[in-house]
Amino acid sequence: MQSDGALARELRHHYLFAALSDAQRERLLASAVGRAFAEGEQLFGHGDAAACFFLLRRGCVKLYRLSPEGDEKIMRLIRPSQTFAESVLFMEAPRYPVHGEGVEAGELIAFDRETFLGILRESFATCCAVMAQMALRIQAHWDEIETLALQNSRYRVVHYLLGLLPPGAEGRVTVTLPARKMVIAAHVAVTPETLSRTLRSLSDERLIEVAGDEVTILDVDRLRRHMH
Amino acid sequence: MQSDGALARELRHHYLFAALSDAQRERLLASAVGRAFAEGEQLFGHGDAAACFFLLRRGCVKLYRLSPEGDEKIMRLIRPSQTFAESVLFMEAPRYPVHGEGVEAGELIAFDRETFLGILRESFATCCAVMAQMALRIQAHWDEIETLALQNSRYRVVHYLLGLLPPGAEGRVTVTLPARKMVIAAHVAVTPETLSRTLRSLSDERLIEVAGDEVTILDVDRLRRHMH
DNA sequence: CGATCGCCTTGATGGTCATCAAGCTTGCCC
DNA sequence: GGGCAAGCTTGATGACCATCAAGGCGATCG
Repeated sequence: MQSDGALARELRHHYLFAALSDAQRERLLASAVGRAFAEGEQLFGHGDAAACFFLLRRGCVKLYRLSPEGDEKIMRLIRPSQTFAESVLFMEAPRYPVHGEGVEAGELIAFDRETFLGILRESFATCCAVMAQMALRIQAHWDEIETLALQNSRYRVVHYLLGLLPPGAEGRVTVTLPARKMVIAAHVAVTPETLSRTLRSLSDERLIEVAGDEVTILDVDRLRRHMH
Repeated sequence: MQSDGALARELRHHYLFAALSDAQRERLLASAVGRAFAEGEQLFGHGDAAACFFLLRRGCVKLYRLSPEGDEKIMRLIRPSQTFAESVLFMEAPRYPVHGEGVEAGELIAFDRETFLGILRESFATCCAVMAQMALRIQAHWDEIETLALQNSRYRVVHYLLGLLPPGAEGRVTVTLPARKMVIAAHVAVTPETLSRTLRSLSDERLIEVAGDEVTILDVDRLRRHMH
């Protein structure tokens, strides 16, 4: 990848790469590939051999799985400056465990797995960053498994809305849905119809107001309590 | 913890500790605590401050969460020689993300978090083992999330049964359920009634035979294909 | 041996949410 | 502007599974 000053600076402030020396960052960038992608463009398929992990710079990517019937469940929606597919770093036979596809055109960096593993060997601090990252991911998974197993669709939608809030938000707050409603629905594991109905019933109860992809939470605390 | 030759040998063959030097293993064991527990005994609660991670030597432990209504979802069933709660190693403010409770009386080792982190710093190979372990766990989570989101209860039960098989099993195989059926039900996120009915209907279709906690899969391939 | 207690099974009922099928709104292009 | 397509909404219906309730079965204990 061409040396790009802006990118190098970006990496220096990314928690995953912050602990690297300039030489290591150089080495990593030399083995990395930049790539633009379009909306709807497939980045990799579930089961494809994996030689890279990624950093999203612009746009939006969905990681998802398909049921045999073709139903889609979005596992993660990636936003700029997030990394994804790190776990292929540590697989014996690295294969992507999900499909990856652009939801909104953008640009990403593909880092070479082997190169990064070599760097990890030299940087315990970066090892720690990776492990901390994976630990966070595991936490998030448990939350999601709990939500899917124990809660109904209304709860999942409310939970999702609350998850969009900036930390510490209170009172009346407006959030923007990060993607089309169909995409959100596939993320919270309901049909678009059910999502629509749930938002309507929350509106009817004067808990939220919906205008396109802008959702206003009228009272954060009240919504938190209203989960059941 | 008292030096215990058998335990030291056990650790040497455990993938997570295999790469340690004798001195490191000594150090780790010196900071570890053995603990026996009874069926139904609480080991730690969701949200408790966490200073240890664990290796199960005998018995069975469930990691679970509770909904506000008291419904239980078992996230993992731990069996001897498995480690658990490793992810607390890397949290800033370490707290157990689930409840832990004995399902079958047994014995475990609690390793000191700080000591192990110190050892990780010295052993890149062990870092790799930990990261590989976490990557596997993440994989398993994806599978579970997919199953919960996209599949019905029948599929989940079949999937669970197939997961009990030794790798490469074919034709007619008998497996033993690793816990009471109520526990299995909480694991696959159905009620005991539904589990019972599902097993019955699988029996009626001559896909399996059930006798107490022994389940005979009459034809592994046929069961795989019959998921829908 | 009969009584009791858990666990599991079986049956009847209802709620939740997916599905199917129209309409509606919005943006886009000729 | 008219026409179309895509996404969203709304309504009617039904499948799936939880719930409630009762009965069976095995283990333990006096």
